[in-house]
Amino acid sequence: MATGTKEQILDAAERMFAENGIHAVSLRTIIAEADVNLAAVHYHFGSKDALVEAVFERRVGPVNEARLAWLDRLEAEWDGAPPVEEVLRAFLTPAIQLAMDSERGRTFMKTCGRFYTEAGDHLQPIFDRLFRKIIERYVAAFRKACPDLPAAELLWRFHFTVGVMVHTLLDSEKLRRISGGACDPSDVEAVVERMVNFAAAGMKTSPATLKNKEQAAVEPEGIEVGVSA
Amino acid sequence: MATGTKEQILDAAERMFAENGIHAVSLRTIIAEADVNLAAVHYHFGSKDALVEAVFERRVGPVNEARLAWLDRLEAEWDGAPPVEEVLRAFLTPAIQLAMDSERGRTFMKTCGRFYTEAGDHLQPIFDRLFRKIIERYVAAFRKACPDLPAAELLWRFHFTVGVMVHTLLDSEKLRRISGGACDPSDVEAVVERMVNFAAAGMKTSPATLKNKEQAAVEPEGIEVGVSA
DNA sequence: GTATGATTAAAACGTTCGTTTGAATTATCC
DNA sequence: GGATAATTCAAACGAACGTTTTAATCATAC
Repeated sequence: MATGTKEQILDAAERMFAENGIHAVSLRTIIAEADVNLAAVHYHFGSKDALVEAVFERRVGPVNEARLAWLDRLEAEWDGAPPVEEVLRAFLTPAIQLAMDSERGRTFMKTCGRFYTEAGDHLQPIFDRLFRKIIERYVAAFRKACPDLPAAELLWRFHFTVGVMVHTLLDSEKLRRISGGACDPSDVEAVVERMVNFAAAGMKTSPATLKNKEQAAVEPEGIEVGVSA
Repeated sequence: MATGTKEQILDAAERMFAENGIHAVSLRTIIAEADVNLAAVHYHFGSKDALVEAVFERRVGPVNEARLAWLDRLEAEWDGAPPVEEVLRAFLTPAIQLAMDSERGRTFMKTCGRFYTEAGDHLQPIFDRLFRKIIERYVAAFRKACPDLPAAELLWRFHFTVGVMVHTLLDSEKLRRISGGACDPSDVEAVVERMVNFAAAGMKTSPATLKNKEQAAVEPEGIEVGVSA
């Protein structure tokens, strides 16, 4: 893979971020892994922060486009209201599938999990920009698939589903170790089906009857799905 | 809380770790927040790594003891085989409850999520030591609660449940923002019930029949994630 | 009061960080 | 083939890092 310097840096950074986290990896570690000069990072990207953004956007863009295209196809096929399992599959598969095709993809999905958990400071606006549309479209799709669910409950369950996904992307090697190899995170198709199965059941179950909390007072319409602050 | 220097350092570190991640926070930031001398950290803890461990263990210990005690009570009450909802509640509540009682607890749960996701390098053995028993006991309990589930499937679902928990602990403020305030992560009792509800449904659903994929309604088209421009 | 141990204070240690510089090298075009 | 831009290189920058050192302070015993 004798690509250009820029791609070598992106690849190396992606790999190191996945293994050690973003803040823990120095530019010198990256350029040593990429076998390029230190100044090349600033020449091609401008700063470390800009490199982090570039690593993120290079792969998240296509994944989210695939998610949207898949949802388009689903809504065309199901008259605008595909069942929750299909919506879940459309949401989860592009991310997990990226992890299947190549070692490089698998690496990035861990990096993506890092972004998701470490994106406290300056990555937040970038994150919002990249995911705003995804959230809008998929929340709407889930709402149609689960019309009886209070809006807040639906958002919570979507949030839980994201948790299932992120944790699976980030930490499934731990599961392999705990299970003594019985759970194989690399069989991505099976993993997706397990996740769809699990999350769909959680999505479809009737809301918990909270004893004396009047939580059901949330009307299904009052939720604004504005992402940016 | 005009406690001793040691606790001041632990408190400040916990707070900063939660906000910015572990690797991103320097000792000088911590001691400035704690209003103590820099050398006090090494005097009381020995190193930054040791401080990180101390922050972690101070609160994880009691949480996991509460989990085990709760499970003991459950098994005594249900003749050794409590239903899955009860097991989930026992597993989730001590962690989430810590987040309810105080701002300090809420802060730590974010820190705990940081540990869980950033614990790649040297925290791994500590993590294993602290959670080994929890995993053993709870996997056994889930197994009794879901006797028809294949062992690997059960582990996957436990893994998913942990993902729901970790993501909720780490990132629920994002949900509050997205929902425009309709989802309130500080109402911990309601959050736990939602999580129990969601995860129990996922735990109890029948395993997915991994059918041949040509039955799938929509064929996924390959996602282009090429690296070369 | 003084001696002794525990704790805090201030300063500096060497290292590594992200970044910048300016020359050397390579590619591109007329 | 020489001019010009693009890229790479080695070296250094100041700042911040974790850590160590040495002295000053505090508490508590005799």
